[in-house]
Amino acid sequence: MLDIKFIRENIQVVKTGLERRNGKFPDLDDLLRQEEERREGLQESEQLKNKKKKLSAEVGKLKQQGQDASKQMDEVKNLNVFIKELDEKVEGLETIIHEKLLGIPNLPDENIPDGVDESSNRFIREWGTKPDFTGESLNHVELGEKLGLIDLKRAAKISGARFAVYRGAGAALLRGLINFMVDVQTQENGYEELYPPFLVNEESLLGTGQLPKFGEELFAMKNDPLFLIPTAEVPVTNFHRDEILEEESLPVCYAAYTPCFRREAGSYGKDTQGLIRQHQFDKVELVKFSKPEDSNTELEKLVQNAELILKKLNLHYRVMELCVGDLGFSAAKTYDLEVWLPSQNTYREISSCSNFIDYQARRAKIRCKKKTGGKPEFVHTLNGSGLAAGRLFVAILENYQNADGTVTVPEAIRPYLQGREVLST
RNA sequence: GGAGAGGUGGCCGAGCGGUUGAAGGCGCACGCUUGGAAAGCGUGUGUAGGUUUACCCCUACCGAGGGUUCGAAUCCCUCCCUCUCCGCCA
Repeated sequence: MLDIKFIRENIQVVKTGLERRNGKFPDLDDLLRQEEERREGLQESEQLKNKKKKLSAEVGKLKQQGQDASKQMDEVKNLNVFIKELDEKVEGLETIIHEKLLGIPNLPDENIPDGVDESSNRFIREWGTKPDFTGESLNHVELGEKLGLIDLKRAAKISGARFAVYRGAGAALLRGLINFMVDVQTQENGYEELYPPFLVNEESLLGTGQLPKFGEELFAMKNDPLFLIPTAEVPVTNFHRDEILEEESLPVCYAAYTPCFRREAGSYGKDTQGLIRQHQFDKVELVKFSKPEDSNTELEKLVQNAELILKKLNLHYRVMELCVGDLGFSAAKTYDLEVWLPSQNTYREISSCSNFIDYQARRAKIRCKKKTGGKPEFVHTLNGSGLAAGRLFVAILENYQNADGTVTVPEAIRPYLQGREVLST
């Protein structure tokens, strides 16, 4: 959420920033008019409250002395009518203003490219090379089903479209990948592991920005006000909601494995085949809380932390900087990691690493106390996938397939599969 | 799910309906003291909003939301959370 004070004082900056994004947002001039009205009402009400307080104290004194205080009492009663009226007006305006603020996305970082979709994303770097398949190569569904690693048909029977059953060595590989990723991030990159709840309340989803605007993407519980998490970002960022952190403790870095649940409401017909787009998938998420002045450096580190997984698995990938049109609602700047998928002859997103600056922190009230004193200020929050396990599974099958239809297990994963080197029938 | 107890500042812990934003303690910061440290002494130390160049000042906040009252941390109602016991359960 943007700071209303900031909007007031930098209206042109905000307007310019929002114009870069496509979409409809609340009218800012209206918003500022309402804010002005709110402050006027507030001041008036506070003045009356001050008067009331003084009168009530007088009543107390007079009564102690056994004197008549009915005049003061009547006066306060009278004041209360006006105060109530003003407070109701102010409260109403506050609600409207708050709701509007929740509907305004973050301002994009000044330096990210303009553009309406991914075609304007900026190439940053790439690593590794595309595998060279002389013969015909198979896609991950063909490989996975042939080798008995996944069962999509039975998953559809159990749950419906966009679900998968991993079985046998496939299940072990998925589990191994998750453990591998958590181990690398905790042991080599210094993250603390968190294992959070997979169901969260509404406040948490408001804090990270999924609600109120994107409720249709969430699976909701029928009998309880809870939602399945669409990403570990939600429980992990909200871990410190309503808290004031010590400046010396920053950056605070967490890695969390969770399954993620998404309704994929806006993606009918997209990626319907295979494991690419599922209602349930597994992901190791990296979350950072940083000092404001360090967040851009921390974003670069975060991307590298995620890249390390792909390097260790020797998978070809590229790093893209998202243009404004491709940028998420709460993010100011985002890098995507895209892994090479031979079957689609293209790169597919396997990680998205974002700096939200103070946008989520303001919503979720996550601050830090400055060592030099002064008011606590909002921290910057960042997160990124490190990585999405399902898509990583896909990338391994397709990039590590052999001419005979078997799949070589990447060396880094072998310890997690009892030393197994090849997946075959 | 049933019964009971409780939720007060970074932490512990007082608090009769009337200058209580809140005693006391711990912690922390600064100063004095010391060769240095500890101890001791002194001072300071919540958050948000409004106003202000700044200081000041004002308003709100004692789990959340309502109510009673001239006046509520203190009384009443609803909800949330924690703990104990019982039930159920992996």
